[in-house]
Formats: sequence, structure tokens, C-alpha cells
Amino acid sequence: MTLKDIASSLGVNASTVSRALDPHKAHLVSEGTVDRVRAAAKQLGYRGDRVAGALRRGVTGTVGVIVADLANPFIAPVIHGIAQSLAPRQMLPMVIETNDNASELESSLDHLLSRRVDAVICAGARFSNRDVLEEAGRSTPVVIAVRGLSNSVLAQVLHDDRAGGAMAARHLLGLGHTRLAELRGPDDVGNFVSRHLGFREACAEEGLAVIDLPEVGERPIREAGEHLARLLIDLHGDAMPTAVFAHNDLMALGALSVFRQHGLTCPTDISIVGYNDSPTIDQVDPPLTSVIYPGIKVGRSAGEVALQLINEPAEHAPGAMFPPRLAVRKSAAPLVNDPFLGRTHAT
Amino acid sequence: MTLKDIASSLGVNASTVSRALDPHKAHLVSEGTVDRVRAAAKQLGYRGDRVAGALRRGVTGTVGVIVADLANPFIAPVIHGIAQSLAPRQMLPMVIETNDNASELESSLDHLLSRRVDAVICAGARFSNRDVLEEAGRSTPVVIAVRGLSNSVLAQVLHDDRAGGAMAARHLLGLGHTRLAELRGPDDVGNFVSRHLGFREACAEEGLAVIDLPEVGERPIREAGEHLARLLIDLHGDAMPTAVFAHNDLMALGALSVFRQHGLTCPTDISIVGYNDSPTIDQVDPPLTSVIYPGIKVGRSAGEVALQLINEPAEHAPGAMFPPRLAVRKSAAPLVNDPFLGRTHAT
DNA sequence: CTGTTAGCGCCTTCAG
DNA sequence: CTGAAGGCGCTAACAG
Repeated sequence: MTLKDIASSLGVNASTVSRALDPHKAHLVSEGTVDRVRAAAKQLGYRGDRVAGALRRGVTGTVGVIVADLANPFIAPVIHGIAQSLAPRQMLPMVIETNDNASELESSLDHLLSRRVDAVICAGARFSNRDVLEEAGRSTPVVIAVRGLSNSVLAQVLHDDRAGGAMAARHLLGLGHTRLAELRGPDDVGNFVSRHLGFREACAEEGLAVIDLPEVGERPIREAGEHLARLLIDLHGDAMPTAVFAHNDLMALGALSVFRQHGLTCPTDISIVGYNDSPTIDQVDPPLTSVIYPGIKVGRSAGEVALQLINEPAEHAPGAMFPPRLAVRKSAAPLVNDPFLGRTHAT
Repeated sequence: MTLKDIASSLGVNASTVSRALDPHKAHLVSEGTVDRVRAAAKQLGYRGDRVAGALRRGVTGTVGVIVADLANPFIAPVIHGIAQSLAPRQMLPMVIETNDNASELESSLDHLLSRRVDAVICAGARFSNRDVLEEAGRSTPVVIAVRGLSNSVLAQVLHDDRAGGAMAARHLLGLGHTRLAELRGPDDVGNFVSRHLGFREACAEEGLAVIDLPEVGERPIREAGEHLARLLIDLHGDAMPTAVFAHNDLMALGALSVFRQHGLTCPTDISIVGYNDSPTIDQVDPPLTSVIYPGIKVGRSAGEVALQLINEPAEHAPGAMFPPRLAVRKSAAPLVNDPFLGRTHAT
């Protein structure tokens, strides 16, 4: 069932059918013909072929979306936001995963480009991907979302992780804590680096040094939180920090369970701040204080920037930066006692 | 940069270039030519146009995926599984949301079909969508996933929600509970109906009737859990059930908070079983006993069935059904006292 | 082994 | 207002 079929069934030309069926062109066709064409199309169950249309027009109505890992629940709202912003234009995201692997990102990008996506939104970049992304950006609009790239000419839609890190620090400092530690996410991923910097800086402003762990989480998951918490106890059990900033909620939960195993109660013995404000995190024990990540907004904005870039490739890349907010709950509390000062803790 | 450009730069025909670049056809071309073509392609930065290829071949290498709501974290693993199963074939999912709206599903389906997806996986069906889905299935492979359709000829890849409901019931019965209630999800969505039936039946086997609420949740979200819990207290406060089966974890958490507001402690006063075993649900207070939903497996299997159907449209629709497992935690405990028997509870 | 030819289905000139 | 022609980039069939 093609335009031609309808045309011949009506004794008109395919061009006429094409025009009659396109709302923007129907005015070029006599009303009677438009009606007859529409009736025939409906009756024959005609459905336009967007693949053929895409080839002819040179635009596909798709936006490629690169994510590190779809199984990470944190990314779902971002994709939701992207899909929302594209839907009114009848455009669809094409989502591809990289397994958080820098070289897979390259082939994913290539794959999307070979499908002639109208734009790419990369929500899973590592620093080492900058060059390929910028290279792609020269021929197709590319938006960097979620995980920022420093010194890049590309449009970036981010959450202000640096301010978020600082916010976590100031909250803990305001509660009277002076010995703080960080459980860091990967150090080649923009948002974790920013969280780290923000946290550091805010502490430095108060003249405090943050306890330094010799490792960062390779992936920002629960197991990394457990591992780093153990490391913290191993290395600093004799002078444990009274407050910990985990780079995301999963890591915070991992740390929480390890601390608990070691007889440390949160928040009495140790305060914890997480990141993302994940769906059920307000009902864990204790309810986790967490920096709110506005995933839907970031996604929606990234989609809008992509659309904008598709319409008019800008010299000066537009972008957006969303401010953090803090969900204050129970896992971070005022410093009351300091059970570890000078004491050696069994590991 | 097209095949023709490479061809003319090398003084050969576009067909030769096409063949040389296709791993399955390169053997038809002399080695020397293959090498020269590949070199030229790489040097000129050639990237095949899958849109043109799709038009010519009649297959797009895409699978349409219909979901109710991307923001529901429960669906992320399913999409992950689908993407995983398609990736080795260089195929990509095209995900579209319906906002859990039956009529939007119809236009979403139409949209996907106009993009000539090679198959459709519908993970967001309501009963009323059966006819349009089956109609679509006559021309394109359609797989029903997650939310089943009764009496349908379509391939279905599901989790055994009926057995899951029964499992929840038996667990509670085994703990000695005799007054049970359900907080139900939408009654025109397959998995919730199955959970309901399974729960009912298992209770009936023990000769027990389940307390009936005059409403079900319109959407399976936290607010519905809160609402139904309030309704339960309003209507049955004088003889509250000692155990509740919430149709998913979000509803369970909503109910939990309402019970708590009313002075009911879980599990001492009331036991709760949820569904899905959501990511952080093991660390809420109390850790939630929950039926495990194998989202990744369901997704992966749905993808595989779709691929199979693409290869050979089957008479007898293949399908799969995954068994439930129970994650036993603290939110459901043995019946010890029964504080509500005969007592009127303030609402 | 390579070239020629002929479209896939659509949309956009350009004529009438 | 409508028709005819051409081609987007690719690949399959057929020759040679």
C-alpha cells in the first residue's frame, strides 16, 4: 500500500496524493480531491513510509541517545525527559548503551550516525570520548548531557554537580562535622569529578581537609560504596570521619551496610549524604539525606537543545545548567559525640 | 560521501564498493579491490547510510518498543534486556511511551509501523488494546511483554504473575495470617489481574476470603498505595487485616507510610508483601519482602522472540513465562498478636 | 570478478 | 490545481 496504489485507485498522480496527505501542502490541492484521497487512504489502510520519506528529505525524525547503562535506574527519568521533548514533533529517541565502556561509545556513535539521526544526545561520556564526540559534532548536532566535558565546544546540558558537592559539604559542616570523607565515583566522568571538586572546595573554604582515599569507585554502584567504606575503615579506623559524602545513593547504601556491619550506627556514629534522591531513598533506614538530581528536567532540556540545534546549527553552543537542591532527611545529623577520636577500630 | 563517491575516486562501480564493504559479500570481490575500497572508505570517512539500505532491503534493523511510562523505574531493566538481545545483530530499539493511555498506544503503534520497524514489543498493553495489537500483528511481528493479554494469538513473554500472587499469599498464610487484604493495581492490566487471581486462589485453597476493597489503584504508584491503605483503614479499621499484599513495591511503600501515620507498625501490627524487588527496597525500614520481578530476563527474552519472529513468522506464536521468586525480608512476620480484632480504629 | 540496470517509496522541482 | 520526471543512497538481479 503505497502512494502510487492510492493514486491509481483514484486515477490521479502520486504527487497529488502526497500533497493531499501532507497537512502543510493540502492547501495546494482542491478540496474535493483532498477528501477523496483521505477517504481512500483510510479505507485502504495506507500508512506513510517514514523510511522513504527520510531518505528523500534527508531528515529521519530521530535523535540518537547514548547512555552508559540502561539498567541504572538513574538514567530512566533522563530518557523520559528526552522522549517527552521530542514527542510533540513526532520524533523518537534511538537509545544505545555503551556499558560505560569508552570504546563502545565510539562504535555506538558511529552506529547512530549511520542511521542518520538528526542529532545525538550523549548522556554517557567519559573524558576520553571528547574528541570523537566533537568530531561528530562537526557534521551532526551533538548535545552532551548529564556527564559534562570540560573545555568542549559542544552544547552541554548538565546539573550543577559542583554546586551539589559543595551543598553536601556545607550541610555536613553546618552540622558541626570537621572530619569528612568522600566516597568518589569514577574520576574520568564529569559529574563525579565536579562533585568531588565542589565538596573539596567548600571544605577548604572552612580550612578543612577531606580525608583522602587512594581509590575511587570504578563504577558508581553499591559494591563500590561497600568497597570504599571498607577501605575507609581499614585506613582510618583509628580516626574515622564523622561524616561521609557518597557520590550517589547506591554507594551511600553500600557504605551504610558496611558501617552497620562494623557496629557504626548512622547517623549517631557517622553521617551520610548521598546523591540523586532515588525513588525510594526516603524510606530506607535511616531516610537518606541526598542531593536531588532533576533527571527529567535535564532530559527534557537536552531534547530541547537538540531540537534547537537541528533547526539552526549555532556557532555559540547553547546549553543549560540546573541547580541542585538538597533533600534533608535523617542520615546526616549534628555531631554529638566522636567515638573514634584516638581510638583504634577493629577491622 | 556516498558509495558513488568512493566508486568514482577509485574508477570502479558503486556495486563493487557496496559488495566490498559488506562482509557477507566481500568474497565476491578480488582481494586487491576489497583492500583498495576499504582504504578509500576509511580515508574519505565514508559511513554507510542505513536509511537508504533500509529502503532498499525492506528491513530497518529496528524494533519498536512500547512502554507505558519510562519514568517508572521498573521498566528500565526490561528495555535494557531488549537492547542487549538486539545489540549483537546491530539492531536498535525505538522506544515510545503511551503515558499508560490506551488511545495513545494506538497512535504510538501507528507511528512505529510507519517507521517500518521490523517488529514491535509491547510492554504497556491494556486489555482494550488487544484488537489493534492483533491487527498490527497480521503484518508485522508483535510480541506482548510484561503485561499479558488473555485469549490472544500474539506471542507473549511474561513473568508468571499469577504464581507470584499465589506465592505472596502462601508466604503470608504460612506465617499464620488469616485476615488478608490486597492493594490492587489497575484491573485492565494483565499482570495486576494475574497477581490478584493468584492471590485469591491461594487464599481460597485455605478456605480464606480476602478482604475486598471497592477500588483498585488507577495507576500502580505510591499515591495509589496510600489511598488504598486509607480506604482499608476507613472501611475495615474495626477488623483490620493483619497482612497486606501490595501489587508492587511503590504501593507497598505508600501503604507503609499511611499505616505508620495511623500508629500501625510493620511487621508487628501488620505484615506487608510487595512486588518487583525494586533496587533499594531491601534497605527500607523494614526491609520489604517482595516478589522478584526478573525484568532483564523478560526483556531479553522478548527481544529474542521478536528476532525469531522476524526470521520466520510462526503460525504457533512462541513465548516464554518466567517463574517468580520471593525475596523474604522483614516486612512480613509471623502473626503474634492481633490488636484489631473487635476493636474500632480511629481514622 | 565487475559493471549495468532498475528500482525501494517518497517528495520536490518544473511544467502545464 | 495537477502531472511528469528525477533522484535521495543503496542493493539485488542479471549480464558479461
